Amino acid sequence: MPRTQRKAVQSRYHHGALREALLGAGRALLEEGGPRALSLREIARRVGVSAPSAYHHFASLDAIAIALAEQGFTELVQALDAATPAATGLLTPAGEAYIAFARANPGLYRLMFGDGFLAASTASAAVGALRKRAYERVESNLQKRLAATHVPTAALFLWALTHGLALLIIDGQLNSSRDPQAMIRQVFQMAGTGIPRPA
Amino acid sequence: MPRTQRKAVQSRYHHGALREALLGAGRALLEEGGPRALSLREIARRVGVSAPSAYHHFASLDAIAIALAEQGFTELVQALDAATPAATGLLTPAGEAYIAFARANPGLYRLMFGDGFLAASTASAAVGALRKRAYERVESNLQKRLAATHVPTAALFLWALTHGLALLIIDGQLNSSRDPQAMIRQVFQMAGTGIPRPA
DNA sequence: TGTACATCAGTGAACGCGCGTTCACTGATGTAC
DNA sequence: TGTACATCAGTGAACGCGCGTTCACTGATGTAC
Repeated sequence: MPRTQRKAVQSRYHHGALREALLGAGRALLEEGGPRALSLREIARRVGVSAPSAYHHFASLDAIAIALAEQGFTELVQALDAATPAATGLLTPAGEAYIAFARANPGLYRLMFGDGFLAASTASAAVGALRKRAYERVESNLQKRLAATHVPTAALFLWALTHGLALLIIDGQLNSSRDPQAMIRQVFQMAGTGIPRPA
Repeated sequence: MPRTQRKAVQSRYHHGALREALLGAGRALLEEGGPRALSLREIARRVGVSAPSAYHHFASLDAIAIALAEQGFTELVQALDAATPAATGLLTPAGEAYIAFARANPGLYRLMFGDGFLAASTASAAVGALRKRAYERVESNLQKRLAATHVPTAALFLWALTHGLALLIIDGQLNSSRDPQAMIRQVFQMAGTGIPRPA
């Protein structure tokens, strides 16, 4: 038992999974204070490690932001894939999954779209590729259902609607007296029918 | 002439319109580097004035951000009013005016919606009221055309679509090979018709 | 018309702070023999 | 199985920086008499 104990203490010097721990702390920071609050020193502090140790895993704070954005897009794509109903071809589930992701990770979602760290959304080819992949999920879904000429407009239309709705909700700008889940569903329904014509 | 000259030099000590000058520099900064680049010292530097002088006009940097957001919402509401065609009842012109504003002032637009300076979008009652006014422009326009039950959903639908589209464009995430103006118009048209049904 | 004075809008110097990053180091790990 | 050593992942101290803000001040303005 003293042996095990000593081993546990020793193993604290070499963290073992510092990279993951740093990213985890970064995400927590992101959710608590938004992209602006992301700080290398604070991340290290939270993990209980000296600041320079981060440089064994990331070249800079920007690199951390980029890694976080990558993580975010990867998870978003997964969530979209999981929600996409090959059978029905309905779009609403994917839209709701998208918004659920944004609501669960508002700070990360903002980072992914360039809030604060422009570098994270712009400079990284990996992030660009992942964002493209997310977008293609939407397009390929539409391709099954629509004439080819309509696809590009419909994809942009859907993406803008979903992105905007996600941000408005994250920002707390939804009329809070109403059930958000119901509002979201109604909005997506209206995407299918269009704004009702005046009789 | 020497008299005038002296006077001109003297008048440089008392700036005369420092508040406006500071806001102007703030906006320039916003457009160059985004909300993150907003800095009291840099603003003062650009105006050619010492940093503490700003405190005769604003209580803090946050107060400057708030004032800028207020300015932005005021201008946005004006742009919407100007574009709203009482006659036709068409929605597209207002949507296009909204997006034109965001494209012309991307940094300011981001600030208005909480990017970077949460205080500017959240803490100020004036900003909240202005944002509400902008939203009511949309709603009142719809009220003329729609059954009352549809208005709240349609308003949120339109706002989310427009907000999302504006941000995607600002972020440069539009497929750049296409004419943006045409894309915008098509997307707004689809808001009226809905996504085409599969034959 | 001229002068005294309160008021206001600027100034320079200084504060403490937290940041990202670099440096020379040391402790732990794993591999070759 | 034990030892030498290269490699890797951590450390503390220090760097320079720019920031927001406070302070005691001074120069300019406008008003009362």
